[in-house]
Amino acid sequence: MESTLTADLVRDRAATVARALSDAKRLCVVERLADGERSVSDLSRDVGCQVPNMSQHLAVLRAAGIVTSRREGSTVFYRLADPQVLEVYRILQQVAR
Amino acid sequence: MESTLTADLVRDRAATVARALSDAKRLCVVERLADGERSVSDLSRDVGCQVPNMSQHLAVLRAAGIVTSRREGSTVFYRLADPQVLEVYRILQQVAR
DNA sequence: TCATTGCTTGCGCAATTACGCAAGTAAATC
DNA sequence: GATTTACTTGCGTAATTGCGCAAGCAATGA
Repeated sequence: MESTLTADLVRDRAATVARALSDAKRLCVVERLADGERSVSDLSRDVGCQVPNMSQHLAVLRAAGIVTSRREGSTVFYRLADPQVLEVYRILQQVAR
Repeated sequence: MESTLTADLVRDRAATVARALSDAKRLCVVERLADGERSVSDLSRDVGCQVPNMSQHLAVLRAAGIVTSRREGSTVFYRLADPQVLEVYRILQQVAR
């Protein structure tokens, strides 16, 4: 058996992850990071938005535990924290068609 | 190769599905519907919200193509349109932990 | 130390969202 | 036809979100 309290927590966390994936630009970031880590400015250019905007999107993804970051000199690289997010995205696309 | 136009469309649709799953109450609905179809009032009671609120949540899920409805007399039954959404939810929970 | 590069944070605003409540529609029963 | 049951839709509001822009912080180099 499972208490409704933990069930609620699991749902809330899953909802947070889904929320982080509910934006086209953030999904674009996930696609880019599938090939490996990238800097904020790279992602900003790829997605086609300003750097502060990208930084905020990355903060949302990080808060959801989808990405992690690493600083190398003055550059910050982001990468997928869990490759399983790609599996989520893949099935998401199937459901979406 | 694939045009960026269709890539954008695919992302937008996937984002819409993720958006529909980004609410704890709607995830609760998905859980309930995993066992089969249920009426709006049933879902309303299970989730613990008012009927109009549940109706709106179901409208969001339907707009995303996640559920379909069937009227039997004065009662409307909802069910999952695509069982794959359960797979999305399952992996979503793994990423979320 | 000062300037530059790369990123984050704060702020204001427009748009979207979730909710309660009231009103409207649809089907069954009287 | 009128009432009841089941659901949807409209409306107002508080909260959240995405964005641009300016300012701040960290690391490198002059």
